[in-house]
Amino acid sequence: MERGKVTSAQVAARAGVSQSAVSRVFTPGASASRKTIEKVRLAAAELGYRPNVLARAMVSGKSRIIGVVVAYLENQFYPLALERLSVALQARGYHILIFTAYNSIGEADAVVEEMMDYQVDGIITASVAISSTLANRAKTAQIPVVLFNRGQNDSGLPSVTSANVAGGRKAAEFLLAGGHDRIAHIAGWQGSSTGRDRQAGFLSALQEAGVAPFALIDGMYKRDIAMDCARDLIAGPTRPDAIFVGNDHMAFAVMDVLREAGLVPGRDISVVGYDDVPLSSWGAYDLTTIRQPVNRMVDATVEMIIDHIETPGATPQQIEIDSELQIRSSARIPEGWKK
Amino acid sequence: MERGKVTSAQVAARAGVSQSAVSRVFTPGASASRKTIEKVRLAAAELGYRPNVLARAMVSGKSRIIGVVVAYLENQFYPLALERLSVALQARGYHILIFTAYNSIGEADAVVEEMMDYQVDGIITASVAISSTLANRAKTAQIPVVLFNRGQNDSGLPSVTSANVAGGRKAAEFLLAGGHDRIAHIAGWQGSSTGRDRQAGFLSALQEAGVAPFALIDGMYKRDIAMDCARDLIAGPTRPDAIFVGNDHMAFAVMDVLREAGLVPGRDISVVGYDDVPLSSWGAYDLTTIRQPVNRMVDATVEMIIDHIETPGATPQQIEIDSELQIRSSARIPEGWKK
DNA sequence: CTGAAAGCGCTTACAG
DNA sequence: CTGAAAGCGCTTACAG
Repeated sequence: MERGKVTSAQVAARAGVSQSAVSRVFTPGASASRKTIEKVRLAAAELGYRPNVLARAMVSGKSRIIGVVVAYLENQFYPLALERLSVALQARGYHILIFTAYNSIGEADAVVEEMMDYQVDGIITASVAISSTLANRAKTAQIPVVLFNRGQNDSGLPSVTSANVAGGRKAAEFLLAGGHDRIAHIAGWQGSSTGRDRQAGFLSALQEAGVAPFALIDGMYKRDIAMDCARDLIAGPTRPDAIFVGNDHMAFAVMDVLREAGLVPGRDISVVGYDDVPLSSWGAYDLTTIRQPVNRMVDATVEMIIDHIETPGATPQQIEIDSELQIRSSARIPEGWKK
Repeated sequence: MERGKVTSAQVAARAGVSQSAVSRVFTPGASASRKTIEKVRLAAAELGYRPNVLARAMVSGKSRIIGVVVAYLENQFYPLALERLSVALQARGYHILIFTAYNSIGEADAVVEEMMDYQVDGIITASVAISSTLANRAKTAQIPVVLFNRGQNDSGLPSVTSANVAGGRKAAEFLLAGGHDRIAHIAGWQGSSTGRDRQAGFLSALQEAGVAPFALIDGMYKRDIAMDCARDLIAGPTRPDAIFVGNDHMAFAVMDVLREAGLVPGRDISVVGYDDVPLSSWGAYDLTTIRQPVNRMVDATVEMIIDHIETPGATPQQIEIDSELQIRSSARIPEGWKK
């Protein structure tokens, strides 16, 4: 029946109408008579015709493709976010062109440029920063950029994050309330806004309580680095009685190290993470953590990017989604606090 | 400097050459004089010109986009595969358009059709099956399809899987060698080739040993179903002394249930999984499992799809990558077997 | 090597 | 409502 690509012209010929008529039948909102619609639909079905999205994109200037830059897929938070992003965007008729990039801004920039080559309608960067130069290029090219789970204050770029400073504070307050006084922090990567903000919140709460941090180390969001940090922490003559870890992914590593050393998290040393990925609630870890509501963050991101696509003038916002403490058993529960 | 999109015509005007000359400078392999190249590169740089990939795709018929269908991103195996897939494809100048689909074939079909609308050069379906009708449409449209981690014998579609039957056998042989004789199987989804093959291998090894399976249940690759299965298994008057679980994702659930019931995996009940995702090696689980080498599977997939894209006539192959036993502590280690 | 021209498959004013 | 025509931004024979 169909050999190779079927075009609107072929459908037009078969239906006995003009090519423009075929186009109109497949263009939502365009006008066509009942009779034309019928003839065209029939011919299209017989031929197996479907409009070429790329051709449509060329003339309309809308590709309905959103570029998404990802990294850190080993941290369960991101695949989850990606999945929901994809589902939410698909539901609105957009699709995701994925690019992977790692830490360096240079790489992220290159990747974003490539995305622009594909005429994406918008760009979402998950946990990745781009240079202000490139942010400007995107702006002049009229391609909205939204940062997911990363802020970039200077850039004025729209972003969606959780309330990281407040979250860091909550972790500290919880640990303080639990009577800990040797609280270490294995921080999230200090080159990222999330890592810095969580640490800042944590430190300020400690300071207000007049407690000095037991130790402060950058765990870089990496499992093996976090393990090294944890080993160092428990090797010394005095140990911390609690560790606030910059994200769950590293907190699991810390708990593994503690247990290997015969220490029981929640009894011997309290561990608090950040993210509340599904694994945190699984029996093996049962991690107390600060929840980043991935659903709400994704929804806000989708809404924001579509908003910017549809109304080009829209003012960029930096949205912060509330983060809340999720109490489990990896850290001592203060009197009167409920699980 | 640049306002909106810069086109090759603008670059041509500035460089004082024809539009075709500009195109040639940006087309690898096309001929242009040294002088032309210089003038064009300069003008392009000044204007911030980059070729419109979509326009190129229209005329060349090559979009350099590969459509990837994913599901089950909660199973760590897939984000990992996706990441490597993306990196490998990016390195070869391709990019990934992601579509999410869940179990129903109808949905997968719809998604694959949408991909074809985007004129993708090829399609990779990860852990998802499509109808033979659609497979045929893809074939007539000359769009190669490769199944990743799923076979579909009847379809004759190219596929890359691990040696699931052999893997299932290995799990059984290991458990048998360990002296277990009440071996249960919480199987992978029986609607999938992986689930069926692993079970088939497992059963055949048991049968050869003259051992009847203690129980056989479809865990559907779902965490909560696996938990229910595990609870049922340990609730009865006699318990299994080993459980082979259809994938690691479910095996973690099983281990969580066992521990909650005060049972120690590897001592009271042996647990063997399938996949060897990173989490399996983490201290909290230390799961004995059958390794699916994701790197090699991805490499084979990439090679295969590119092969089919570049040489349209290529004969479809079903590649099976060896799977091997990874011994850890979640299951009793038979005398003389090494970790 | 280089330019003029056709064409990829569509959408969208423009007349009728 | 409908068709003829222009045009989206490129690549690629075709002459020169």
